[in-house]
Amino acid sequence: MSRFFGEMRDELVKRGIKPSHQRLKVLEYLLKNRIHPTVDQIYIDLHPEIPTLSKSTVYNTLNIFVRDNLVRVINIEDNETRYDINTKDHGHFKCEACTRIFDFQIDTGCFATKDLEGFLINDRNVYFKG
Amino acid sequence: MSRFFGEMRDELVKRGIKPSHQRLKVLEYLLKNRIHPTVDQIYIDLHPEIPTLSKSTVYNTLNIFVRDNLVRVINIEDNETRYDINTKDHGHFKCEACTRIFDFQIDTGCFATKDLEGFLINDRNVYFKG
DNA sequence: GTTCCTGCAAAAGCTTTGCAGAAGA
DNA sequence: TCTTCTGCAAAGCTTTTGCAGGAAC
Repeated sequence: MSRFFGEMRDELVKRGIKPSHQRLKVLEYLLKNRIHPTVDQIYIDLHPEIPTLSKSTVYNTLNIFVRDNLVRVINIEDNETRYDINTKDHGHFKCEACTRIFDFQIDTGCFATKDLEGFLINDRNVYFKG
Repeated sequence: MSRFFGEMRDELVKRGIKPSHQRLKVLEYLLKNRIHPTVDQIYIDLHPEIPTLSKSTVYNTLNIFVRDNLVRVINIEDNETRYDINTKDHGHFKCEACTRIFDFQIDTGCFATKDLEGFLINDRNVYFKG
């Protein structure tokens, strides 16, 4: 077992998530493929390697990761939920020509948020299309 | 027919949309209820007034409005597509306590978009939760 | 041995599609 | 009359749920 897998295992254990083989594989996939994949993409790509894998498990795993703040959900288009393991504040840009999604740096603190005084903001999302 | 309906009718005709009764009612609903409704909410609220209305028609109508830039889609949560008739640049804040969605002013030009040089940005979306 | 996880199948929700009849120009 | 729209029903997708078997500790 590589050092990489050891670190991922620790990361899961730290959050109280049992480091099963499937979960480690999904986590590895997210870390190595920064493409904001859908459940389907993950399933299709991991299936050859883990033939018994089922989509329920992918859904299950991602929901656990989201609940424990390991990954974020991106809802740019309806009917496609994407997942992103970069939990730092950043924006997403969807290129409508190539359909890929790029990350870009933003400073979400620069908003004039006077309208929101008195609210606690837990989650900031920014995306552009073009 | 009130002046209000006349203006809405003109607005649709201007965009090449036939001003049917159902479409005018959906448009009126969106203009008078700035609550970023889902298809279901619109259907439930209009159904008493138009008993024969079907959800397909609501979907149909909204898809036409979106295509012709009369309304925007808001995807804050998965599994709920919301519609907003305010096409000016603004942000959305979802209060997770009361589930309502508020508008707030933003200047989306203030982003450091150096990462996106060379791209034409057609659509800017910002939402916060908390 | 006990607990938790996986994977299949079925169910649930939301959205789209096909088509016949109706309405409008 | 001819075109376009509506509304019902059915289909299509994505996601969730229930449950039996299995793996891990």
